Amino acid sequence: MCRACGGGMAEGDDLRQQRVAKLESLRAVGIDPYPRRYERTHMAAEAVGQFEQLTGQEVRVAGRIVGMRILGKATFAHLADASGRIQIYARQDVLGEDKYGLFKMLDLGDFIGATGTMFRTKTGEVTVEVRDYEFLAKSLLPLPEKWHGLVDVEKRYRQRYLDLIANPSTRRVFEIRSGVIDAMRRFLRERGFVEVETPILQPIYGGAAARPFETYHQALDRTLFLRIATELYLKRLIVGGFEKVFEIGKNFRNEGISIKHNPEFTVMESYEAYADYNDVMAMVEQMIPYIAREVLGTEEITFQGNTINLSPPWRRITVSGAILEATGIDLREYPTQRALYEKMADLHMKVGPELTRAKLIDHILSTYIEPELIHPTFVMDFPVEVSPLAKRKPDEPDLVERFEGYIGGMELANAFSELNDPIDQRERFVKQLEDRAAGDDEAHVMDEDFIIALEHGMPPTGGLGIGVDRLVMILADQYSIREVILFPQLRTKV
RNA sequence: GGGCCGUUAGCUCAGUGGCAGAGCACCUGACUUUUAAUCAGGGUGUCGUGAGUUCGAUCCUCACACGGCUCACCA
Repeated sequence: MCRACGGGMAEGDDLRQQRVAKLESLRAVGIDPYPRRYERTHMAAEAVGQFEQLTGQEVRVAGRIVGMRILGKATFAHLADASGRIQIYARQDVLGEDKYGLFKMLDLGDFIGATGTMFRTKTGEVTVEVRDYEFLAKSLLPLPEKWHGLVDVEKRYRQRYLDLIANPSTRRVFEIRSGVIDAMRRFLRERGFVEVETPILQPIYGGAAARPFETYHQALDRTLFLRIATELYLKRLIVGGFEKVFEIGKNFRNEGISIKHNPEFTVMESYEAYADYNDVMAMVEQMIPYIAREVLGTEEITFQGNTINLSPPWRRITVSGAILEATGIDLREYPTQRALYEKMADLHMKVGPELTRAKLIDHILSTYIEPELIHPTFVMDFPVEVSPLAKRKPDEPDLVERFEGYIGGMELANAFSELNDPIDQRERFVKQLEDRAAGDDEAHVMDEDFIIALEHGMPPTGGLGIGVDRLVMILADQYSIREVILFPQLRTKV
């Protein structure tokens, strides 16, 4: 039942057989259906755009046949290349009976190269009148239908190439994605950040609260983990004297798949010495509008029906302020886990009594506040228990200098003044180990090597992580993360 | 992992406890300026898979697979 691999009773077998027969008849008359190269003079869009200068001149274009209208001894076809489409016109009296006969046998999906002169048809379309043409690649399987395109979501993801052929909007999304990463890199490099690469295979995973993927190295006979974050390696580089570093790459988390989560996802993390989280906030509210301007030409975007202005300054609220505003709960009046839990139970919030106070706060945030954060907002000052890598606020040691950046109800950025006190860091890890022992299998693990790095001294540092996939969702106005990942994770078909 | 919904031709979709349907695609024929070309003909199918109920199942029941949404968790 495997189709693309060409076995037995394949889908469209009859259609495929017809095309294989055409392929064989091409070979029978000495034509190579899969030649090496083709030299073109113009892309489709160029040729159409430069028609005035090119009228009557000969051009060479190449592409996939996406439409054919055979009118007896003359045929119109549309050729698609990466730039767009161009119409070509073939006539029997120009090509001769044999070559024209083969032209009529072309199938939708075949690639050809055509040489001919530019003219305008009587309905006004710029067209190449074919003097000669070459087969460039025969296609054996039919393309999706031309009116409705390809709709079946599963097929769109599993056979993304069909989606890209049939739905121009899909290609646009991934052009935006490429532009976003390009602009982000340019922004950081212009500010003196150095791009680095750190290990994906790690003996100890860290930098986030998440379950890792586990793998095994034969020669070393040891378990390795796919990274869940780049954080701890990048901070080692700050210890080593790099003052501004960043990395763009995949993280891997062994968690459920949802509209906002893919097990592998792209993150940009940056670290800047001598900066704190206020400096990082200022950078984020410059960077995101910069990217939007570079890629979309505007700082005002539409996301799921909302018009969102990305220009600075962004709204800044504290965790406690946001909770007071959204739920009326003043955290200062409920300083203990028990008090807060009882208040939340009174308000009919669905939480269990076993959650820590920090997790209760987290629940209020994610349930009542985050979905409302449509316009760019920094939520600041988180409980220390959920932020084991962030520096405490000097006046409120139960809180840390940390912020999350939200747009469109989604967390896009997470940043803090990095904890550089190795003794405090060790205590935080120990606390995480206690949480782990108590059943929290996403708690951080101890990283002695990282603490040794900190003990050699790390300057004050502002760190940042940005979910690149989600940023692309916002800028390309896509509802699901699968729409911005070319090959999203799906269950394997047997 | 739980709940709900879905899976019918290459694609997009209708439909029924009693011979399986449409549009496009495809095949045959006509056609030398078409544009979703047109005209005349042709249905190309394991109705997701496997059991069960039934005289008879694509339809009803159960299990499974895959997908979507949603809940939980995270970025």
